[in-house]
Amino acid sequence: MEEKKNKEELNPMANSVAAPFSEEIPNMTMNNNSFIFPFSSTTTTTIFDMMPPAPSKASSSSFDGGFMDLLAVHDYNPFLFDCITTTTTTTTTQIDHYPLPSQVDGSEVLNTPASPNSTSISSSSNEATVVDANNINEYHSGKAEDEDGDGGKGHEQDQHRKTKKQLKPKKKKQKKQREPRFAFMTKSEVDQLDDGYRWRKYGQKAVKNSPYPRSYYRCTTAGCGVKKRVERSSEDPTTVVTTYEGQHTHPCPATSRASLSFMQYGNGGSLGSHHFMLPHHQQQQQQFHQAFTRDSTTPPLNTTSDFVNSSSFNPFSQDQQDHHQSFVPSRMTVFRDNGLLQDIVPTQMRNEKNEDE
DNA sequence: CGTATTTGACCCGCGC
DNA sequence: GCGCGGGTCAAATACG
Repeated sequence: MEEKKNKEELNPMANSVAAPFSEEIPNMTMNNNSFIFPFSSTTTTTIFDMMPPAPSKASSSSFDGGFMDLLAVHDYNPFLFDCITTTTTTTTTQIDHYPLPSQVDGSEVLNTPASPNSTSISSSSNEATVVDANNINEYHSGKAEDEDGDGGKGHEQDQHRKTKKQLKPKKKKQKKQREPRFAFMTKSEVDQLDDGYRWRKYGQKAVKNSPYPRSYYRCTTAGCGVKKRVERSSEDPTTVVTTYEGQHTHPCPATSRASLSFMQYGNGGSLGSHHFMLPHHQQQQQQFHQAFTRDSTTPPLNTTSDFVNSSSFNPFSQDQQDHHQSFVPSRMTVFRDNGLLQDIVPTQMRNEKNEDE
């Protein structure tokens, strides 16, 4: 019980900040098949293997069910790119109809230990796996994942449940069509990154080969089926892997002003893939976008704007702290009341920009 | 008292 | 078919 609070509300300030991601990453460089995003002098995000890697079953087993199972790039939802932020590192990737993590075999990507504070991701058209550069502990977990003793509520509940389930068997789901998934890694001491939406936790499972549990959240907005999973890297406890699934069917509850400002700044309404546009970086941004979407003509998903609406960018997001920790934008922009985009680019870029002016 | 979280059981897909 | 493991359910519990 007491752990309860400790668990995820450690340090509200520990969080990072999302750097505007989509195609507007300034100074992004492309190097073979990886991208490097110099968010700041201390932050480098690298994304590897934009092309589907050759399937490699053997290697995937090493990470069998490891924390970053998924990542397959498809029609990614740019919204996440927009939000990823961290003080040190963030990696993003989109996942699509993924296989169960332990069964990923279509592709996988190994993280290349480029530098201590860089992370890599890889993906493939169908499936992908993101793996941390670090080794993975042999963490043995038995079948009953949730063995963190509680033992409190035992049998009575059982009976209830059994009865209930017997009476009301679940509908036979036909192959569950998975929503597109999108994951990213964040260096953060808190598990729950505040992305502006409100989430309700509906489950937690122990993760194979990891001492850290995986938490399951669902968007609390009625009718919105977006889910997200949050887990901490077993090797690098400072890294949190967040996986989003689905698209929000509603605007972000946390913001409205911020989103408006984006809209004004951007292309006037459909944020689509044009938020945070920095004219002199357009080209690079475009490259980036293309790399991730594999089809730059794909219309942006609703979520994009939703996410932009969200508070990952929202400097006003403190009002959300009653539920989850907020990002603490340290080197990223801030939207002012007047709706102007103040500073979306990394400090580095800002300086550069200032010099221009 | 309403809402969010916890947590063991259940469901289901997959590999063997 | 069985076991494993990921994902989900939902009653109990905690919290504001």
